[in-house]
Amino acid sequence: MDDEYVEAVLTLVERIPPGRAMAYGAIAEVIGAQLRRGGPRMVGAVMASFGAAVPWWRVVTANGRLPPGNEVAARRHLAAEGTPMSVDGDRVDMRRAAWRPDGP
DNA sequence: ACCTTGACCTTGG
DNA sequence: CCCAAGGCCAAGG
Repeated sequence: MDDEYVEAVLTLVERIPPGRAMAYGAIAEVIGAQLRRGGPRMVGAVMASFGAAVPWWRVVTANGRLPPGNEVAARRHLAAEGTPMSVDGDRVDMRRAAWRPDGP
């Protein structure tokens, strides 16, 4: 993917408010609507290489599972922000934490 | 052009 | 909870 796509993804991730989260697929829908390309996997690819520069822990899978490799740090950040978690604390409760660029 | 590989998603066993 | 299948998009060999 080119810089424009990477930029679009990172910009959107930066807009996610503390205590909220977005799934790879949800991000892909927003970006795809404006750039006409990409998909969940592309968003994952961007986060894998450039995610360190943004609040990456607010990006999770559709079912609320934390990004592979950094679950530990992610749980710490999420807890600090008071993000709605599942009972076991291993997943984000997307029913309550899901955020969209338009609605709060 | 063909095949493989991913921080994916949904459905179904 | 784990696994497989199909669908998905792009990069790299």
